[in-house]
Amino acid sequence: MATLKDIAALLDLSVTQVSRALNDHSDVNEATRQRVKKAAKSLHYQPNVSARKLVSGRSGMVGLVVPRSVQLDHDGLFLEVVSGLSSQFSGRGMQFVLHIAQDDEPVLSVYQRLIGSGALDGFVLTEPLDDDPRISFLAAQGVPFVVHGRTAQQVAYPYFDIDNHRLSQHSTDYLTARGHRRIALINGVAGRSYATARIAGYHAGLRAAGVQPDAGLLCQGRMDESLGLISTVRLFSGDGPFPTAMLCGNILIAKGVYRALEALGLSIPQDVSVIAHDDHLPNLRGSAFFPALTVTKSPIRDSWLPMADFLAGAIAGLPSDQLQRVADYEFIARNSVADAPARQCLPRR
Amino acid sequence: MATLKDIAALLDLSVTQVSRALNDHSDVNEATRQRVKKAAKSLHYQPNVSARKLVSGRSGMVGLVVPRSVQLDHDGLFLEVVSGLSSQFSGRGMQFVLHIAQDDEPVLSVYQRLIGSGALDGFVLTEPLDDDPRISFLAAQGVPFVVHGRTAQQVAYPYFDIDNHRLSQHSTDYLTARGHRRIALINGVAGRSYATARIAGYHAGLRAAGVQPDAGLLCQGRMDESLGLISTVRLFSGDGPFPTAMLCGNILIAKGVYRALEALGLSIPQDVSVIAHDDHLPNLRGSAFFPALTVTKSPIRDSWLPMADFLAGAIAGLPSDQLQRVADYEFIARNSVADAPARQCLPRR
DNA sequence: TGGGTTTTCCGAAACGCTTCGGAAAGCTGA
DNA sequence: TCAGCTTTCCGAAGCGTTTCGGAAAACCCA
Repeated sequence: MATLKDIAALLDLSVTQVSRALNDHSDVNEATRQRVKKAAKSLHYQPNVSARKLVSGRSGMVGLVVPRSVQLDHDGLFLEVVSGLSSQFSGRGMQFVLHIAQDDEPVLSVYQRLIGSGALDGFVLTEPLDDDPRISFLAAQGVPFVVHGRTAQQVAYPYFDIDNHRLSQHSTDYLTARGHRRIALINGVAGRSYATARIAGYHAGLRAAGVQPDAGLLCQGRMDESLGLISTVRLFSGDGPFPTAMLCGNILIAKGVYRALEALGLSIPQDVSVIAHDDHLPNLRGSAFFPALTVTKSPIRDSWLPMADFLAGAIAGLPSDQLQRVADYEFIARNSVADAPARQCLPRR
Repeated sequence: MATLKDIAALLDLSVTQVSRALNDHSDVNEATRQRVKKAAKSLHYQPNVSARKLVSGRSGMVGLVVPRSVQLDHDGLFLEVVSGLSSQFSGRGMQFVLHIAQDDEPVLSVYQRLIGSGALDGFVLTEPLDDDPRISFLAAQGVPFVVHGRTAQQVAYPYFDIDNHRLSQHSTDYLTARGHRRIALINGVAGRSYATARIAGYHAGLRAAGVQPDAGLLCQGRMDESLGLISTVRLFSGDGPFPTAMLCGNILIAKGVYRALEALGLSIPQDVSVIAHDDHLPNLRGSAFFPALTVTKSPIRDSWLPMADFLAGAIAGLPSDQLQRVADYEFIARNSVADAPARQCLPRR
């Protein structure tokens, strides 16, 4: 591989000038800069990241650490995350790298190791917990990172999030305004900050309508089709009273709910109204449901650009408060919601 | 982060000796070595990979490059690959890293870039094509790599593979010995070397039994459940003659085949015999089928250890011919195969 | 006693890059 | 003409590591 020295020798310049020319410093003649860049191209010059890292402290690599144990990818979400981030970072001349952590090593010490060896400049964190030890740890270490989501923790850090509280309350309000009182929430995994925020919004919405939240109407778990399926069956077993509306954490859950309701002989929206949150993943569209699904939509794909910006900013030393955004969502009313039925609908047995 | 210099200063030694002590060189006193190692531990010393890379030419990082476009993971296979490799490499003190390549950049230039910048020491290649340009390219560049599978290309390179030809012929023989003459093969994506090898084995098996291969009995595509489903339906449409046995590229395909045959009112094994190849993925077991599935089994999980060994060996400069293995498989006869039916079985319409 | 060997250590150079602190050359205006 | 400025360049140091080529000290056997 060609080095700066090779270019310098070829052009009879100093290594210094070549470096400065390539990095667009001010004190190099425009003609010289052109000559250097041309020579660099013709020699297929690529800066050696290790050498650069050694002196500048930056390797240009950032990473995502996921424990081996987590069940990735049933809905293509994980792939969306990885490829979206990868794309954004490579557009900034950075390398995005995925690290699978072994289950026998505590995840914090993985971060420790990755930082200590100087391999990575920063991290992307996804699916934060309510009080996430990774956030405390990395913040305490002064390591740059960006979170997809946010927590109530005291430390300031860069994040990108959607307003889970508000959108959850919005959907709840929409239902209570149509007379619904028994509204189920099929939520994500308990303890994730987004799940907690959605519960809070849902409760706020209920109370605003004078409804006392019922813990029996709250279902939690991995947000996949089977959660929707199983939760629905459970909610409609026993003697009732049964829910008249269901709030789903994502489209996949809604899919399970639709299937279960059909199997139970209940119709949407006459018997039961359904709303979901829509991350707008490619092959999961609420509009393709029958009846078409009412959603709060906010494309997860829109996260990766700001996420990459924020992490790059954090690495560059920008203060965290300039690296935070709560994105908007869109409420899309379709056909899966109707007024609450006048009388209790019973599932077929 | 502590450096060698810090340890040297603390112990009143030279940086040289500290380095040699830590790397277990011969010419350092045992007592000194212990002192150094203890000091290193107490200072949380971690060698700086960039500095090491700069002088040694090794970064200790290897990677897998996958184009963003490929449809990963419906059966957990991709995750198995990544986590298996990750585990093996980290056990060797190496970093395994996943790089998602953007679709707008030719994959070879991604390798080029990754090598040129000196970030990665070597690569893992999966799913090779019959004549894979990546193999030619990397071999020509002298970059270390290991292939999961192998091709008929002239260049020598490290690989780990199973004997796809032989196992495919084995299954075919097993069926012809039971009187089957019309045997369908539901194979992987055309052009992949494993798929080609299996076709060859299947043809060899047929010819050994005096059967002329029929292109109409060969189905190709992504090895998922829907391929099995769709292929079966297609094979049993029209006027026949219909196959009496089906060879499936993996368990997922077999699942689709089972579903389709049931829907068509055909019973296994009375009407149609089924054999599959079994990669032994955790939640896809042939024994859980009804009737239990006859398979050629070779756990894909057994690949990662030799793969990592071979790549490490290639980086260390071992000759390729010592870094090649073709693993064994096991033929497990269960209940999904019977003698060919005396007369044609018709699908229900 | 002395030459040779072994053991244990160290200084210096090198990897490729960035950056600090000049410095040469040309220009300005008084 | 000269002080002062701008433009354009360069040498050298340094990032943290490994390794080459000694070298001091201790030990060996004749």
